[in-house]
Amino acid sequence: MQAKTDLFPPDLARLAEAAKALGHPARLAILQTLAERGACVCGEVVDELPLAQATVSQHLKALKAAGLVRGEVDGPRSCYCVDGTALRALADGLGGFLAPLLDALPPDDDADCC
Amino acid sequence: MQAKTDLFPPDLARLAEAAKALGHPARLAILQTLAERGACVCGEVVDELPLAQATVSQHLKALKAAGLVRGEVDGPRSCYCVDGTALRALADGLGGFLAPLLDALPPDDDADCC
DNA sequence: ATCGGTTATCGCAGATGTACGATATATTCT
DNA sequence: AGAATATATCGTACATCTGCGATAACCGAT
Repeated sequence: MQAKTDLFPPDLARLAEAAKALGHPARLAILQTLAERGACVCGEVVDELPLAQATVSQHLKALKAAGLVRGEVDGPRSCYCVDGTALRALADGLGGFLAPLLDALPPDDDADCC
Repeated sequence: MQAKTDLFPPDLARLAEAAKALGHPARLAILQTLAERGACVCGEVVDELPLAQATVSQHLKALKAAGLVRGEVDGPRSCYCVDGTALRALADGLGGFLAPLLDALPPDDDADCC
């Protein structure tokens, strides 16, 4: 199927894209690891995860494609780090999406809907 | 492939699951529609989206499986509404995940990482 | 130039997601 | 009962994701 993502408002499409990047525990773990280590570590990420090197590389590629992570070639090894700006933008985007929804909801009850 | 989601901390797995539910523009649009209409509308969601009825029903099912939406059968039509508690929990979960990452980052610069 | 270590990419396989038409189901109305 | 409407599910087709081994590409050191 062709991705019908262009039939939706571009902001929704973008947000969905970013959410999809968070949609796998390995990628969440990668982000945590990169952030914990202060800056960018390379293949140590592989050691942190219960996945093969090839698989981790793919997840890193996905995060890079989503813009959440930047990678630089540093000699024989590669160097990844969280893109703070992008991560902040993502947090803002999610907040900007979710907050109005929560506001629009009945303030107190969560019991019945109909 | 078996989903290796059980090789990761359960909180990461749960958050990834929720993020995946937001990982499609149609589902974001559905959430918006349901929230806008105050409470629960049924097949009006189908009219709002550029998708076939069967496809919308599937997305609704996915949102229901993720716990973000509740559905009740109301006579000949079905009635969906956003689960405010679950949505708040999701917002908190995302915030709780992203905030520490942002804190751990170098506060100002977003230039280089290595 | 070659070796050794690190990372990216390829190719494959199985699973899951996306979308739709067709069909089943359920409920109201006549 | 039967028709009409609304929704869910089934079956299908294709796309994408996930994971891994194997291999290529790259770079520093010997």
